[in-house]
Amino acid sequence: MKKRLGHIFLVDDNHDMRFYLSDMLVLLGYTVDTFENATAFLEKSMDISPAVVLLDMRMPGLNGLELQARLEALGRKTPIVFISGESDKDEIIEAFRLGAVDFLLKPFNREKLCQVVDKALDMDRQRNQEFINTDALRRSFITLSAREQEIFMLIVQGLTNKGIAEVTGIQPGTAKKHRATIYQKFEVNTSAELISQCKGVDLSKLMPTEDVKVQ
Amino acid sequence: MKKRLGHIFLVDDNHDMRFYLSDMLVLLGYTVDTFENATAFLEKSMDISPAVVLLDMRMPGLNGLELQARLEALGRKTPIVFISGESDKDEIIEAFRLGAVDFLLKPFNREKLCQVVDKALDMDRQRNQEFINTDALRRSFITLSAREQEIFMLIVQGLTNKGIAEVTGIQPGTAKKHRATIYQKFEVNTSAELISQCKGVDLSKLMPTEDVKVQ
DNA sequence: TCAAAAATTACCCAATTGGGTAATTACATG
DNA sequence: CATGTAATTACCCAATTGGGTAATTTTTGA
Repeated sequence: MKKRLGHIFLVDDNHDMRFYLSDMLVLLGYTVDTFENATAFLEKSMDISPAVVLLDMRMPGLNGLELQARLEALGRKTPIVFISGESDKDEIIEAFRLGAVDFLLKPFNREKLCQVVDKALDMDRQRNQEFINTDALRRSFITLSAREQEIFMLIVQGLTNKGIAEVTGIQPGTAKKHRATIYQKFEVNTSAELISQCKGVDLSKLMPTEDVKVQ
Repeated sequence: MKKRLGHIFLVDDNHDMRFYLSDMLVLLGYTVDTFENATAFLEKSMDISPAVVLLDMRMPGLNGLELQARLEALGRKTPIVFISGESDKDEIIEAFRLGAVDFLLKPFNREKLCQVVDKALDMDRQRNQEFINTDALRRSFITLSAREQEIFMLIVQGLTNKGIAEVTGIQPGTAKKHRATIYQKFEVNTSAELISQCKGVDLSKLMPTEDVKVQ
C-alpha cells in the first residue's frame, strides 16, 4: 500500500472512534494528533502543514460548528472535514457555509476517507505555499522605510522613476535612489524580477502578522 | 426596499413554485429566466453575468445534481444554489462537493433567499471579472507568433534579453527584437507594465477558448 | 538636545532598454 | 515553385536603468 503523507488533527469525543480512526490513519501513513474535545484542540494544537482537521460534529462542550467558527476567527485555516453520523441537514449545510471541505457521514469506508483527506491535504499544501510566498515577501518588505514601501507599491504597478517622481512629487533621481535601495533589500536586479516575486501574492497582506507555519 | 441587481436562472419543475419564486425575485429587482426542467436550461440559457442558478434538486429527467455535473463539464461556471425540501443528506453533501454555493432547504424566508443569492452574485461578479481580465490578455496573446509567445512567458518571469538569449539560444539582440514586437502588440512600454497586466491572470489559460460572457 | 536614521538631490559611468531600419535565412502555404 | 510570413542578426541612437559616491536637510529616538 502506498504510504500517505500529511498530518491529521482528529477531534472526537468518542474514545473508541478516536482509537479506531487514529490506528487506521497511522497505518495508512499519516501522522495523527487526537483530541477528546474542542477545547483541547484549541489549546494545544500547533500549526503544521499539510494538515487536515477531522472533526466530529456532536461533542460535549463546544460542538463541531462552534469549533469551526472559533478556528476561523483565530485565522487557523487548516482545512476541516466533518465526520458525523447524527448530523441533521441544517448542520451539514452550515458546516459547508463556514468553509468545511467535506462531510463524511458514518459509516464510511477507508477509501472514501483517504480520498477526502488527501484532497484536503492538497488544498492545505497550496494554501500554505501561498502563505510562505507572502511571508517571504513580507520579510523583505518590512525592512523598507515608509517612503520605500510607498515607492515599492508604485514600482510593482509598473511605474518608471519618472512616473514615480510625478506621482510623489520628488525628483526622478530620488526615485531612482529609493528604487536602488529596494532592489538591494529584495536582492533583485530588475523591476521584472521584483514583480515576479509578487506574483500570486496579495500585496495588501504584506503588513506584519504573528502566526507562523512550520514544516 | 433597495432594488437588487443581477440575473437569476430558476430551474424548477413545480409550476406554482416557479411562478411564486419568479414573482418574488422580480419584485425584489432581479431579472429572472424560468425553466421547467434541466434540458430546457441546458438548451436555451445564455451566459449572463452576474447571474446565479437557482436549482431544484428533484426533477423529472435530469435531476439537480446531474444538471450541475453537466454544467461543470460544459464549463458554464455560473454559481449554483440548490433549492429543495426533500433532499437527503447525501444529496446535499454531493451538491457541495460538486461546487454548489449554497443549499436552501424549503421552507426558507425571503431574507435568507436574498442573502444567499446576493452572495452568489458577488462571487459571479468576481469570477467574471477574472474571466474578462484573462480574455483581454488573451486577445493580445494570440496575435503573437509561437516564438513570441515563448519569449513572452520568459519576459513575464522577469528575464532580461540576455537571460532570454541564454535560455533560448538566440542572440540578445534578437530577443530584444521580439520583445519590441511583443510590447507593441500589448501596447506597453516597459516590462513592468506588461507584467502588471498579467497580475491575477493564470497564464496557462491564455490559449483560446470559445465561450464569451456578455454584460 | 544630540545622534542616528531616513529622505532628498546631484553627479558619474557602464549596461540595458525602447525604437527604428535593414538584410539574410527558414518555412509553410497556396 | 513562388510568395509571404516568421525568425534571425546587425547597426544606430536616445532614454532609462543599475550601481556607486557624496552632500544636505528632515525626521526620529534615545
